[in-house]
Amino acid sequence: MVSERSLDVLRVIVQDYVASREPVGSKSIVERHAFGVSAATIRHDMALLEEEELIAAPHTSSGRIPTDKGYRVFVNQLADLRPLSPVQRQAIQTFLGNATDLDEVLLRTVRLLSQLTHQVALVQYPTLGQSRIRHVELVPLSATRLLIVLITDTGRVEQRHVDIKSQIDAEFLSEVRTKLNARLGGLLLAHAAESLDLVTDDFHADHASIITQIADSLREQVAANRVDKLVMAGAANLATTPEDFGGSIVPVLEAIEEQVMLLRLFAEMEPDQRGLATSIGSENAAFGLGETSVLTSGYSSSRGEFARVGVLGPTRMDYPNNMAAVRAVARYLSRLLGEE
Amino acid sequence: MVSERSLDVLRVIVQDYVASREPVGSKSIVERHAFGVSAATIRHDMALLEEEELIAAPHTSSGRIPTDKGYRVFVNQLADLRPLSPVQRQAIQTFLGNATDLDEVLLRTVRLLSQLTHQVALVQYPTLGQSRIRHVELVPLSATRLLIVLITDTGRVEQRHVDIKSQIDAEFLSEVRTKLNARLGGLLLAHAAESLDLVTDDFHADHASIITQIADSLREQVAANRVDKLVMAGAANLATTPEDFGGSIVPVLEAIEEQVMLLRLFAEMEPDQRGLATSIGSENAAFGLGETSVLTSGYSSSRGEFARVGVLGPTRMDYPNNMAAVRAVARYLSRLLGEE
DNA sequence: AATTGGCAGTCGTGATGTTTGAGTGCAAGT
DNA sequence: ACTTGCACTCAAACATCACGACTGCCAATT
Repeated sequence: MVSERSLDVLRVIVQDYVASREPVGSKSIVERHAFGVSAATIRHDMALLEEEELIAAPHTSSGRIPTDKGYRVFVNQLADLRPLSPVQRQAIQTFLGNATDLDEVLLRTVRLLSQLTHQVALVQYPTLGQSRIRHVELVPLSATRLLIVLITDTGRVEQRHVDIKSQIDAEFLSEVRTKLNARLGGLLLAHAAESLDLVTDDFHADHASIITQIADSLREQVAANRVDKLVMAGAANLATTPEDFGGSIVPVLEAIEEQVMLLRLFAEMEPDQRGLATSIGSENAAFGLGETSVLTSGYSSSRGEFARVGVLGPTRMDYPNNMAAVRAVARYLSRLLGEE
Repeated sequence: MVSERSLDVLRVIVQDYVASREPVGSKSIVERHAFGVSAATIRHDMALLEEEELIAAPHTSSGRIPTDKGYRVFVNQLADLRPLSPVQRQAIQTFLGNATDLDEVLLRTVRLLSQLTHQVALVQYPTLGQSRIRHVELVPLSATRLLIVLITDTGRVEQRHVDIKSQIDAEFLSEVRTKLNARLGGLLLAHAAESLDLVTDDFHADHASIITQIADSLREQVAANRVDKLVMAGAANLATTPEDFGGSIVPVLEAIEEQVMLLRLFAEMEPDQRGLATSIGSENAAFGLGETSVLTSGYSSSRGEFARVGVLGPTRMDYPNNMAAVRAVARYLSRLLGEE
């Protein structure tokens, strides 16, 4: 069991190490913080913390640095997040105001968050579960090539090309468009698949092949809406401290670019009582992100669409500040999208 | 004036330096290449090259490395690009086949190109100059918020939110949609602005404010289509050789993320007789990319849409290989988009 | 029982000096 | 025009050493 003071010692070790990137020794602790005890006592507490594997010494006779487990305890202990400075709040307001569409809102969000935290910022596009189909548009691109555009009432636009085996007749296409919209308009995406089955019946059997091709493509688009998408900004921040990533940021950059890994990680992260989910260092090892931490918070729009926004950076990061920033941005984002 | 052999010496210096990342000396040149002369003779030629500022010595008594000017001469001299290996050609085919829409084609293109070259790959979305308006869709997002979607017959989809000052009536909206499409359908983007002026006349003066808001937004969307967009892949490749960027890849990552700089650079690059445009090292200094080189080639779709595809990497890169890859990918891309 | 001061011991860091070898430039020889 | 021989330079690699920041432990103190 670790004493109360030992946890305080852990806290200052994390703080000082994050600030200085140098192993912190007992002497510098008593110098910089008013513990009211001598260095030897701190050393005793440090021995306890080392026993618990919350801190470790890079080599004999050096200061200590927090282990991943130590960071975890530190983060969990972190009860009250200091709110953002007025300047920062102001920045959120001015930065995210008057954006022209969802794409732009999310783009500005990540840029802002990466500036606030000096880390890589990530935001996930909201899922479309509760959206309804607003309009389906068919655009012939060539004699045998068709563009299918799906517009939802939440303002999402999905598009897809499809190669049609036979020639496409403009008039016929117009008929298909009309009937498709009659069938699908107003439907929840979740229910669209069933109605698509009926569409084939509306047409003469001659055209069955074309219709099923179009219907299949639409089915895929509806399904693809569940596949999430990420926007990202601030990759340059990784390169400012490559030492924090075991010397090479290559795997991290690769993981970010791949996106699939990150989406899986997002899906697995469980928010705590503050609505923030944290994943620290080796907890991400399965994703090739062994020396990085990820902080996320959920946000939601008025439709109950739900998605995540967060930051990714070295395990050695300023957790209190970054957690506060992620939470503030997530809240503002919810409000902004909720209004619409 | 530099002799014929001197240029050969320059060529092997570039080759060996790119391969080994070490200054190359006269001795290693005669060892590795069959020049049929002694090291001292090579030294003499190297002295000439140094006079011309094509190569430089990092310090007294060390081998030489090419200057930016040296790379430039090397690249210009490079007459015939060795075609890609069959394996690489095959990779292009299988990688770019059956993509579902423009977004995906371009995404796959950059991924492929970054794999072929081990550099950052970039591709610019085609401009829409010759496209015609296919359909305009208006989607109410809330009582006062509207989504405007613009679809062109080349398959591009542009969207934008707009806040309407007054309440929006569904029926009225439907009327606007119909009239807008009647006015704009089939029009070249370039001519859309004029016709938009006439749209206001179609409606009762009561609605003038709403109509002008919608018209203004559409005008912006048409104009925004000229603003280009970039897709990128392979940023991790930068991090594999940070030494090549004066120690820090931060400015490069920032420039890539910013995109505006790159688009300006793209715009200024002049293709040579091979259809390839090259910008080497200090030639990019104005863009904050002093130690990087950019290779691009134009590509075009059937509509005469034109854009660029290319790679960006350290000045010390494998020019012959990368130039061949960029050219091959650009050609394939033109063919792929031309077919559609 | 908790805390403290003292002290020996460990080990990374940085300063200093030395050697080694790759590479140059030049001048005289072929 | 090219080559050989030679003196010279300089970065990199290595070894040595003194320094100082720590720790761990123990006996003394409160």
